Amino acid sequence: MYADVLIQYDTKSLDKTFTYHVPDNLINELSVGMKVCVPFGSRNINGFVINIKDNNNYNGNIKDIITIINKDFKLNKELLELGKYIKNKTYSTLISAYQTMLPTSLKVTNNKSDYSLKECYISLNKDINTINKYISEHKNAKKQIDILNKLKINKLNSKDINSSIIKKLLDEGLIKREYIEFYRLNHEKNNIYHELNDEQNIVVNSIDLNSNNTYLLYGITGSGKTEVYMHLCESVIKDNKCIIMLVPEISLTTQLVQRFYDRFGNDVAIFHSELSDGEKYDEYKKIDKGEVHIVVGTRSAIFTPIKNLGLIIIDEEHSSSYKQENNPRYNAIDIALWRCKYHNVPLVLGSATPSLEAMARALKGVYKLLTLNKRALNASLPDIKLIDMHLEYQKKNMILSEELQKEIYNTLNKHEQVMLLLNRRGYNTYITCESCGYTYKCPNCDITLTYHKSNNTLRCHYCGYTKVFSKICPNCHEEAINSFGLGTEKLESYINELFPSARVVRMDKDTTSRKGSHERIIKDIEDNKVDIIIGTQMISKGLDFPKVTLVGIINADESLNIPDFRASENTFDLITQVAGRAGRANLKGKVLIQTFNTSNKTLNYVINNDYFGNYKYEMNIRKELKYPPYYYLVSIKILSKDYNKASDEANKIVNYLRNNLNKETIILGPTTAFQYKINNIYRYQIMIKYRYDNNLDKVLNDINQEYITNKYVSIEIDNNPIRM
DNA sequence: AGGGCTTCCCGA
DNA sequence: CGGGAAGCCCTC
Repeated sequence: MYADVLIQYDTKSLDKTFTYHVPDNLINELSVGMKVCVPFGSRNINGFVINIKDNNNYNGNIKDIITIINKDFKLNKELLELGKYIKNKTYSTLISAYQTMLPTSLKVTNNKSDYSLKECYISLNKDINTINKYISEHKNAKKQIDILNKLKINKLNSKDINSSIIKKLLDEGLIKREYIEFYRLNHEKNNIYHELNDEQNIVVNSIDLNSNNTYLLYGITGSGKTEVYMHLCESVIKDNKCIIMLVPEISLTTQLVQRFYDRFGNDVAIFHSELSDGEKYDEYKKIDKGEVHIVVGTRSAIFTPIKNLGLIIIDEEHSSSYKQENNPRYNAIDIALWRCKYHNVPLVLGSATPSLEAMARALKGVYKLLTLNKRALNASLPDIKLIDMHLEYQKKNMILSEELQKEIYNTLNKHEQVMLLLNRRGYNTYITCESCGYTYKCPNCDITLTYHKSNNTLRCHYCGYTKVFSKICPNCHEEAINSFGLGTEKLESYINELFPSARVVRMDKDTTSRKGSHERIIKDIEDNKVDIIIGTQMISKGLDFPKVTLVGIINADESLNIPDFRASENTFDLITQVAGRAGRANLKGKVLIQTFNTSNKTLNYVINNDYFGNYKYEMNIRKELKYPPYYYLVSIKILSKDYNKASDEANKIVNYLRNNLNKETIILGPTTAFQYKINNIYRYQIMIKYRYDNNLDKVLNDINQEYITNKYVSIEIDNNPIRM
């Protein structure tokens, strides 16, 4: 018997299988999908068994498989298939597709197979008469007797018991030790249940759980989408089927996850990057063994091997976090569509601000559109207003407008909460010399460095390059380096000055990077220990604080001016979502948006809560400029340490594309990429826009193939990129 | 990826 | 001629 093995090296030139002989001692154990150790060249490495066959067609020296690494887990048939789909869709290697599908504990390179945690229990080792005899003969040993009596009923966790007593009883041979596996994460069920309103009921009843339909649930902020999801889960579970539900970032959706625990308790597994390897191992095991019906998690949870799938839900469908930004560059929504088709089950995409792509498909009837127009608690949507910062600058209000200051003051007086959005991090965003105009830039990445007050350094947000800050300009040697721009840290200290008695909390990557810190902040807000919440876009999603009645957007232009064709769409989403944090319960909410651009169309659609107005406006632009959803995009990046080689190859590729793709297909570039130099590697970019192109797949595969052997230049293909 | 084999270049 | 660096190719 022979096995085709896909080895661990993620290199385009090794993106194929190697045939090994299966030794007699493994014949009965080995099956497709298992992780094995094999000799390769002069060393031993790991790989996955992709195929088992009786005959071998390789006429060279065939080696034996050495051993199976983990007998308890294998890639099942569905995941093996799915890997091939990812490879084809993203032009990645097959091994990298499998690797991203698996948690660290199961990755091909990992030789450790058991992450399970065990606790020591003690139980009786002698018959009841012997025990009773001992008890009657040792009446003074009260503690021993107490333990023995308890052990008659149940085994006990040894960590709760004095170790000298355990030792004594063990020495007497009366008890024995036993190690029992336990899961790191467990959750109480609180049986909290809400009835649905009419609108929610209609939505739930419109979803055909026996179909392969894709539904787009467009529900305004606060309309109770989560409750709809939970009711759907209940119906699916009644059928003894299972659910995968994706959320954009688990730390942004702590409250949602909590609601699932409250309702479903240990029937839920969670899966996201903040879990430790051991926790992930446990959760994966629960899923793989069929011990849970629901998986709630981030992007990578779409790959969990849930049995008997009945439904996939993707919340905040428009979120860019569903697209992986490194190889393989897959989109979790594509994976969900694939898996739903595989199992013949429905997919529900939910959002308060559906992506143009999803809404366009819904309006064309490819997806089925479902709508929630009312806020669930009958709360009204907040009043939204634009504030012209030109006028404020003349009054020297550089950060907060007069009106926003006044409103913050009023809100604090009413003992309600304020949320301020500033989509930047760091103390000052950029630092410049007031004498000569010099700005610090990263020597590797050519981007402006950000000042971090906490350790007085300048840092590159791309490669992590760090440099100690100095006020003396390295260019003109004047002591004139000064801050520009505004970050969350600076806003925080400004607010502290202005409202000294207010309790302020900052929520951004820096204050929430530690495990559990996010949950603590949320708890403090819920417990009314906070008056003002300052945050980046991480405060925009999913949070539900009834006492937040004022939301301020400090600088809306920041987000509008990001050089990306989706900047307006993203701004609409972001501001609508943050605005949706205000007045979710019985208190009326108010939203103030500070901008230098009061006539901006997108902002005006935001203040009128006009999703479809913005949709039509934005769609016209996309049509005009041939962007998605009218055209598909592919980006090809050409990378080289040698600037000229990158440029030459980029031009060659463009010529090849022009000669081999449809005439209607548009090829843009080559240009230097937006970040043209990262870690001393130059990056060129080519953009392909197409509607239908039968040749595209073959052409891209050919180009991919061509650069396998080129050691000066490598390429990266991104199918449907979301950031350029 | 990484080891081994070939080739190429230069010097005491 | 020889040794070290650089290039090339193979791994079941």
